[in-house]
Amino acid sequence: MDIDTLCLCALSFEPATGYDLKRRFEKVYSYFYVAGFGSIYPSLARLAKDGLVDFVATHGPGPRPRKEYRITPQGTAELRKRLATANPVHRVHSDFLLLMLMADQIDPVRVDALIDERMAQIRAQLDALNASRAEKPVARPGVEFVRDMGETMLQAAAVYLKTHRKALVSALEAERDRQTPSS
Amino acid sequence: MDIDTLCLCALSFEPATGYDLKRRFEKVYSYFYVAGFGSIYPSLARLAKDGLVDFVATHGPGPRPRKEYRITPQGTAELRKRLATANPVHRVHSDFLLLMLMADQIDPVRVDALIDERMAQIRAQLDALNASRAEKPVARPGVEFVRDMGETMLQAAAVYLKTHRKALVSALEAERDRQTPSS
DNA sequence: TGGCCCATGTAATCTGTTACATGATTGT
DNA sequence: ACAATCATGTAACAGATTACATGGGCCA
Repeated sequence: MDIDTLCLCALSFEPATGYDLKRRFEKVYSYFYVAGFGSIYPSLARLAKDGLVDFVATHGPGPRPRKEYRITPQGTAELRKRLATANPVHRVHSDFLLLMLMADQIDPVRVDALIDERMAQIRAQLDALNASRAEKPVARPGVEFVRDMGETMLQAAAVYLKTHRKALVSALEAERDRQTPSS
Repeated sequence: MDIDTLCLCALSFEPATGYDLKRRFEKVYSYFYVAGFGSIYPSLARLAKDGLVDFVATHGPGPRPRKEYRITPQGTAELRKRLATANPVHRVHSDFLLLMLMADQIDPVRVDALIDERMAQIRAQLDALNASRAEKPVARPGVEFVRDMGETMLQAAAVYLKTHRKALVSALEAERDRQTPSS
């Protein structure tokens, strides 16, 4: 599933500018997808060229017109077709876990700080999720399913980190002391 | 954190061929990292060129020599340096969740099958994790921490899917019946 | 008046994936 | 005899990230 399909999915909920999409991705979608401007704008241009979306241009701020994109009937049909054949790849790419795996090669103080940072990210994502829940309700069952699953997973991660961080850092400090006894 | 660093991490545990690394990544690392041959072999060649790893070549099967790679002292030093500065990016990239988000645009039967498939993947990863636990214990605390966190997260996902799938599929079927009543 | 938010877009670069090519050994 | 596993590598391609370029409106 490429960015084009992702944009099509997002536009199937409601019209948006490229800028809007970026921020929407940061809210509801941030748990399982990321995309920057450098991907979104070329994607919207491709989709418009293929007639899967169209747009109304107004003269917003800045030198170029503000373009509000909408999905077209062809776009909806094409989206359905893609959703019917896509395969459900799911992958986690975590430098955080790789760092934790290598924790004994890192300063214990930094390991502790890394866990703090990760927990802050998790909290931020949970806040974004709850914020999107407070917005006008969407009558499509997938939204709630995905949102709740995201919340479940994020909370599980938070609980794990909270209850296991001490044991990890203690073990690292004990090992360090064994190698360079301070007394 | 690029593939080079990932290979360096893996080789810090024990020497391996490129082929070994691929399979090791599929075991313990599969929850948070993936890498194919097309990435691993060029990576090992680069690392060897920079003196961060070396290898002993034997004439294994196939036309080319079998190369067992080891991390060098320079490699260990470089790895520590990279671990000391890397930032803990963590991202999930899930077509599965995107498909679930769009569930109302997909045949309910397929939605059900997609969840089955995802649960099978989760079970396979849990099995791989448990298999790696049964192997000779590693005296580095990060390994247990990461393995247990992976297990926790995978189990949370499995439980969520098991308990919420019915509600999603029922809602989809109800909606479909509302639009095209069969009686 | 300085910085942030809105808003769009391009170009260079980086990185990884896929497909291909090769071929011996081991198990059924 | 056939398939699977072991084992290494290259080349073409696809995809995304980063940096750059532009500039009005709003708030402190």
